[in-house]
Amino acid sequence: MKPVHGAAMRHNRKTMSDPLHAVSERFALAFATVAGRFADPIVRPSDHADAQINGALGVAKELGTNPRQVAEQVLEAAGDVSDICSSLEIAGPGFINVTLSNQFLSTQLKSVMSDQRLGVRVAPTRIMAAVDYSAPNVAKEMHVGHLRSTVIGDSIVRLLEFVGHTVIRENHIGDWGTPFGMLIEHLIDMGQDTAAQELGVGDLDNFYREARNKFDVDDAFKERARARVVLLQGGDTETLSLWRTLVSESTHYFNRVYQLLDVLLTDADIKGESSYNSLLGPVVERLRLAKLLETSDGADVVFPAGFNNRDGDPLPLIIRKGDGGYNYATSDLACVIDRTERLGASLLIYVVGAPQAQHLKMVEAVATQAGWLTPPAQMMHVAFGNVLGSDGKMLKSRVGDTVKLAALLEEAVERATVAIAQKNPEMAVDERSQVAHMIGIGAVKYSDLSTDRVKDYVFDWERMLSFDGNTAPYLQYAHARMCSIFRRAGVERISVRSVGPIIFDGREHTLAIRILQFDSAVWDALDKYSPHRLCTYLFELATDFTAFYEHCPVLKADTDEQRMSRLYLCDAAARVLECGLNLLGIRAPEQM
RNA sequence: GCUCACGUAGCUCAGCGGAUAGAGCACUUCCCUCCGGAGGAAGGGGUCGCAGGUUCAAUUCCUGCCGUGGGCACCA
Repeated sequence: MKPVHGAAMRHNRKTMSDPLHAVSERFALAFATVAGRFADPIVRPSDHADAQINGALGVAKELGTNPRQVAEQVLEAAGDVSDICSSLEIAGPGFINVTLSNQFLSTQLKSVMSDQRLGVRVAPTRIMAAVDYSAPNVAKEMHVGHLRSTVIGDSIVRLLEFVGHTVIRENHIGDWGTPFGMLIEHLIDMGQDTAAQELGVGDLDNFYREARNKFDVDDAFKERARARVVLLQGGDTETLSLWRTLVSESTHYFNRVYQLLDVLLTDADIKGESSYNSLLGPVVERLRLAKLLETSDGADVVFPAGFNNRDGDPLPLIIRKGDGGYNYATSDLACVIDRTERLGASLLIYVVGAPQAQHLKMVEAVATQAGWLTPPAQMMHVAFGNVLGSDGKMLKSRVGDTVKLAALLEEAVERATVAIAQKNPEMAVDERSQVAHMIGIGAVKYSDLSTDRVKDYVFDWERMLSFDGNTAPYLQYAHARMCSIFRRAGVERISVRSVGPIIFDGREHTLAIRILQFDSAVWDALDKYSPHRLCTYLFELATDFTAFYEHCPVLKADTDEQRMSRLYLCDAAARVLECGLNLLGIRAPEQM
């Protein structure tokens, strides 16, 4: 799967609010003049200034001259840039250190913050994207693997929608296949009502384990289960009714978890494997007509180029098994057809664990060969790693079982409740429970989102619920403080928005630049489907705010003008922080 | 065996071809009756897995090796 190219996802950089881009634009012509061709000024954040321009070094090499000399020529060619830069210095081997003009930042802030979108650009070409995420299995407990898919997928959905794309959420639940024979027979043994009860309260693992156990030790049961699969696939009315009981009880349970987790998924987003049944036959037929289908060891397969098995022989994607049954490759291909041809989606995102990489590549290869996936339509595997315990191994409960997602989320809320009761005992009990939910769930989601998704991450209650460091509670706390100032001041937040900020202090300056970089941060996260990049930005924003708050008195400012200006910065920072957290699927309480 | 990821401070993690590689926690020293102390300042701590290569410049790109984990024909 190739990275996203083309106009659909890129944006016209001319409207970027990031001040570094203004610098880049302003110096582009000067670099072209000096270099005699287009040359990227290469503007980057810097430890030594607001930004550094690195382009002179490369140009000097090309011209065979001294980089510092090139830098001087560039400065000369750029002419008067005092409207955006208050200082320009050549440093080191030929860097140009840039300090942005306070006046410029002030003007930019006022313009950007008057926008409901806080400067975040809309995609120039709006596309339709199908995001495949969460995907729990019917009659099976949700675990931390589903947590990652659900949380990351949900954030990507929010990001895509925020920039104007149309998103179809696809919850590809596992509601079909051979295990349903044993599950239905177990349901019959238990009695529908009892079984519904057990599934309804979320004891899915127990139900599944019992069914599995009987299947393994009881030959008669095994035989019934096999016969039941045939009935199910044959569309037997009574069997389908029993099957529907399993599905609906499970989905009720999933919905409870989704509600607790505060994600966008609803019943309307469920697109179970069973819903593709009628499309599986046509997949085979179309592959046959396209002359891609071959028979190998009794199975109908396609051999996409470039895939080998452990013996070095071509590796097939099995479309139809030797016993005539279909498997998940068939179903995934049916999904591609459905999403591209029926829904008209041009971006197919799969928020699925990293181990599925090869399978998805093979599906993509076959779908492309068959002509079901033609550019600019593309598949994108948003892969993620495992959740580990503090021992560095896959997260397990004390007993060694997989951790139930529902139990984990409840524990998060409980822990947050304790923390808030300790730190803010005055808060009313009902408000406390609401806030505890936002903090606890936010902490879990943020700990999942804030590191590079492709890596494994270590699950650690204490760290994720800490109010220090790169955590959700720290960001939420920063937001609550921003809001708190307005209550203290007795000023409506909206009322400060008509004034313009006056940037003077260094901390105000730094904070203003950070706020203006929200657009860059959102697009950066979206370009790489990496919410953690947005997390890093929000953490820096909160850090910059804290420094500002510490050193720049707001309510006790020297003048009314300065007080209003600083309130303006508080409001702007709060708006960006709340919006950013929202794009991660995390709530930002006004008090905590 | 082939293949795909990952390897950065004691721990957990950022890091966009650019200057002296950052953050939080932990540790050491110090400060402050301050708009929410759920503070602030300073400090110690690194052969960026190893070795080559490309480049004016490599933690970043390329190749090889080492280590860890995953995948490699009818489970999904």
